[in-house]
Amino acid sequence: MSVSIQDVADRANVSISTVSRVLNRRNIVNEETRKRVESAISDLGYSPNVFARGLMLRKSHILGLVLPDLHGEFYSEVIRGANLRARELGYNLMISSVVAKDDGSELMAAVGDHGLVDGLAVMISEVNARTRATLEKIKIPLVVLDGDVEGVKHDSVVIDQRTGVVALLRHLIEDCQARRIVVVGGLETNIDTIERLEAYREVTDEAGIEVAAGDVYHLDYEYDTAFDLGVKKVREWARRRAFVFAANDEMAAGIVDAALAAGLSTPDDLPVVGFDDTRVATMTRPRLTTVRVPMSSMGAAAIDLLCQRVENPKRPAVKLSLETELVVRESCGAAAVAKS
Amino acid sequence: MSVSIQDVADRANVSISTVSRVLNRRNIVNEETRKRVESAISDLGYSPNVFARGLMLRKSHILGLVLPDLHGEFYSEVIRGANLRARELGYNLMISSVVAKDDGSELMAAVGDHGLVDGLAVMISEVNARTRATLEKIKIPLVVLDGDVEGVKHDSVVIDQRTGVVALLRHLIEDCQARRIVVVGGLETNIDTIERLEAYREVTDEAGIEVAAGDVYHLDYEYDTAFDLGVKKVREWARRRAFVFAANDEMAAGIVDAALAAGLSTPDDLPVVGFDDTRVATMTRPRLTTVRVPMSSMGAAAIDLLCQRVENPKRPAVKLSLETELVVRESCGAAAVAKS
DNA sequence: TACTCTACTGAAAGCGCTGTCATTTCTACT
DNA sequence: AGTAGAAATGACAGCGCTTTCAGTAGAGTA
Repeated sequence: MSVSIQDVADRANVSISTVSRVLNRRNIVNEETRKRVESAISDLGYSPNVFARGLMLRKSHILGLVLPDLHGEFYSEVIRGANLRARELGYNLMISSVVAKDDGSELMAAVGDHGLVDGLAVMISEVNARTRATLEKIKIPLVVLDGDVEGVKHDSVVIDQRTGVVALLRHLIEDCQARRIVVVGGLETNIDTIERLEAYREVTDEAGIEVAAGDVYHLDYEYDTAFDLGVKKVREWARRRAFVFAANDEMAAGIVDAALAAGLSTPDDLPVVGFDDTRVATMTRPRLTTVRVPMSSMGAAAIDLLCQRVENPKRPAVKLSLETELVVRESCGAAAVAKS
Repeated sequence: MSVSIQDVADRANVSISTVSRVLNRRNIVNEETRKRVESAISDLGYSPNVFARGLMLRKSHILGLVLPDLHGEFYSEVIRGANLRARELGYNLMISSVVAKDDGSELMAAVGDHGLVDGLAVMISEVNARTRATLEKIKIPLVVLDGDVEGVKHDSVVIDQRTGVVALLRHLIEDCQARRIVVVGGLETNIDTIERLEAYREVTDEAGIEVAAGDVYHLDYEYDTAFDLGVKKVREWARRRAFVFAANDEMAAGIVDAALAAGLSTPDDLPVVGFDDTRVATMTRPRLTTVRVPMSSMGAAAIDLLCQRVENPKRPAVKLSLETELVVRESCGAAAVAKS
């Protein structure tokens, strides 16, 4: 601890101003002096105190990332992408996830308020009045992942789910002759869910596919829950020759396994497709047809936007949309040409 | 931004000292004055500047967590546990993972050096001279996860792998009549791998089980690699009536699938067991017999120890060992009484 | 009345750094 | 020689906070 700029200055026989100049590579410092200072720095193992620096510069080089949860590969990949990019750009990453009952307001306030982080990336699965109010108060650069908060200035990173969902469903209908598609979706209030259901309605309408009242289920993205639902429903679904469109790969895997447990096979008796293209999708047998979501790119993009805005606060708000891609494997019963 | 303690003081008609006293609940401040200050604070939406505070107190209430990688459920669960506990204790978590070629030294130095974090938890899969040198230089509280660095003072959180491995292998030998056990392990230099192999040798010796020269493989914990190895080897293994002991569930899943692809079935033709008890273990068919590792507890425990040491630096070094537990499912061919 | 306590509050000194402005030294030109 | 300008460096004022020390006022005591 506690080797300060003064110590360096003393050892190099210069004033602290000069040391500071060497540190910040600004103004011109005489070649020889600079060398002297630099060797004093490395001799002493000096590194500038972040607090003092932050106090002056109002910059911490820390970025915050707030996620709704940390469970599952999805978030883990977002974090991975964010971490990588942050380090490339010379920033540190502070990660928090919403805990228990809190809807994130408390957390975002805690992280965003006291000036610790230079910018905040938040992923919100559900925008309510409280979260909006909290976000409105945040005065630092803000990037919203996978959502939009009206009335609050922020950049956003969204994934173009619509295209993915449409491609997926069209594939089921056109290439696999699906005439009925059951949806095992996320929570009703979830932004993703809403968006995907819209696309679903659109495609089914367009194709003249009947959607029965009970054809849309709202679960929690967990394998187990989907498995339990599957145990009760797979026979009925199979009887009605339905396809299952699950909102993530884990739930799809749950359905596949439930079918298997019921003596049915995928895709012959019950075709199933997933979403996200996590590793789960290639670990089930048959492997899942799914939609690839660029998870780590989301994290990286969020960090990118954040840095850009930190360095140029004036820039107009940006909305970055990331492509999704249909990945055809065996679980949907199509002649699978695809590899990977 | 920028409502400072002075603004609060002005509004409450007191000096900044008094505001500070109210903030820190120390000394006695007159009841009435305190109320005035408090309402000024909330009127202004004031919250103290972390940098100024950190500069004085030498405390940031930020804890660092350095992981060797972020891929996979293992790390994601560690993070989850750490995040939860950190928030409970009022600390923020800064997470970084080693990137690309770096062995972590660079990162640990970056995080640990400049006094930003109050304490550092690191998970190192491989201790080399460079990492040791880096850790020696770190002057803040240090917790090492799943390893030990001689010569450096630190607390540690380890998992008692030995017990788990022994229980697992004994189960294979005694209850499943294994006479040959092939190991699909992690990298040779990896601490975990070494520890587990020791236990493996011990148990096989004790049971008089023959270990052929080529029976131990060193892979990278990935499903794909294990699958590829499996494709080449499963027939041979099955012919020799071998059991496969994989170092994590993902590789176990890879082997199971490779067997399936070769027309063999688990456990009948090739029993396979995993390690960690991640969700993968319950997603394969058959579900994996494995050893449960308390992943999120590791994260939580690391944070606990860190906080304790931050608050009491004198405390002698502590080594916390977390239990592992054998989880018997169907992949090993035992009469599975177990649930979940 | 004079003095001592107690209870509270304010003034001011930094914490380690950056950035402005002043100062010094040196070179170039009249 | 005298002066202007450029180049290099130093002195110093904060950034927003905590904390020590020094008041001040009122109550209690002799």
